[in-house]
Amino acid sequence: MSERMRRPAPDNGLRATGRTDQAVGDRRRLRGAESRQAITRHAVDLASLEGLNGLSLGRLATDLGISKSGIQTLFRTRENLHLAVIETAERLFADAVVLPALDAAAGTARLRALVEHWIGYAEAPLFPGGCFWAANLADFDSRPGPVRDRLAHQHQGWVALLAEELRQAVDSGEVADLDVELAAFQIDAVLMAANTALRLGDRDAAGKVRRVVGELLRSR
Amino acid sequence: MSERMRRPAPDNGLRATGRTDQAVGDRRRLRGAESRQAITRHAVDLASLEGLNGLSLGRLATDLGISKSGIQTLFRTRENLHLAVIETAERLFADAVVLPALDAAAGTARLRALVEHWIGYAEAPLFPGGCFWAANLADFDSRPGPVRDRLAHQHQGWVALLAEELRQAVDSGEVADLDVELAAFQIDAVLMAANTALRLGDRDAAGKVRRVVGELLRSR
DNA sequence: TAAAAGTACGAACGATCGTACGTTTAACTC
DNA sequence: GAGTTAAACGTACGATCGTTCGTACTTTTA
Repeated sequence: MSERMRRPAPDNGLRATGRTDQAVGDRRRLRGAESRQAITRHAVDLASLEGLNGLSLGRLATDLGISKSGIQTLFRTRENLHLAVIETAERLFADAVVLPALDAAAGTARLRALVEHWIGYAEAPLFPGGCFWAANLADFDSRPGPVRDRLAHQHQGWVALLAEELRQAVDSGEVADLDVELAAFQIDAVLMAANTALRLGDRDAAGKVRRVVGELLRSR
Repeated sequence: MSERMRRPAPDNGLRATGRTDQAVGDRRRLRGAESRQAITRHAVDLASLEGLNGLSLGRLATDLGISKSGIQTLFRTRENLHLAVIETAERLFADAVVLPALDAAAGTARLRALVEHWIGYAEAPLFPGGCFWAANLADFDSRPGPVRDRLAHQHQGWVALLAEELRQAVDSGEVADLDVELAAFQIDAVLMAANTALRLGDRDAAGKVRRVVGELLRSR
């Protein structure tokens, strides 16, 4: 598909780690992997706007100028597509928010970097509908299944990362002792709320995030 | 419709203010108003689970044992149904969370009461899918239109209420001076995050809320 | 009493949904 | 070179979607 696609894959940067997945020697599978990536990359945008549930094979096919059954060949079922889209979103999120923050020293510096990159990610927006996770966690949190599990797993990992940096900050004495789990929960909550506020036109959402985080990291 | 409905309206308490709307003398319109209420009451449950977008006239009709076109008669369009469902959700939320908290004295007492009733509302759950607003604000925050406007308006009112009680608490010296707008934003953020956490099985979500609010209201 | 208004229904519409199936073409394996 | 595998397509399916329309019935209005 990828070579024939009338709209041959946007290539909007961020290709990042450049995963080629299995069977790198086989040019058929490689072509398939590229097609999958092009499809999921666009699907992430749609899903941040309309949610994973708002995705439809027909819409995706029309947007990309390919056939609906071509998508079906690559993902078999709708749920498989959802899981692949989540995987791509995880990679984009890691590349845009997590990886760049690893340059900063562990502790408060990295935590502030994470928050700043998150703000950029939610404001830019890399995803036109705002935070992919905020849009879809709320959709799927009441629908048991592998999609919810994957979303929950990513979210849990993100909060754990925040907690880890907080723990580092406490251990090194950068901030006074605090409940790192609770503080991580708070920061994540404020980020999610800021994403919503941004969608609704609040121009000061980023400022609110910075004030809350600043307050939490204040050595007291 | 209401008199003929095979499943004649669940009547699960909370009828509350018992609105009869317009033309109380006209028994035709009264019948319509009752049918509208029965329909929106059930739709609120569905929408807290699947989102307003997950609502379908066919599903609603089947669940309630009425005809699809009967619903169409009463709401004309799907968007009108959405707006009516939001109105019902507002009433249910007010009756379950806001009104009972008005018994408490303005300030920290009322704020704690609001939070406790909110926890009960999210845990019970009055709405099987959890917080109606959390589920739908995330869905519609990127889709301009009257539905988003109504959801945003309700949310704004809720945060303003929190801020009002905080202001009262500050003015009366119950708590040290703080940024009431920011604190209200924070509390709302934590409540929304707790709702998600509850859906994902976190047994300590309520505890986290209480600890954060307790910290904020700590006179320092 | 006749006309008008409102509720509720059944039937049908065009559209779109996810999926299944068979075919064609390219690439790899034996 | 023969056979297999994978991508991509076109077609078709059953289901459901929101909406339109005509009709029956009840209640209010004139």
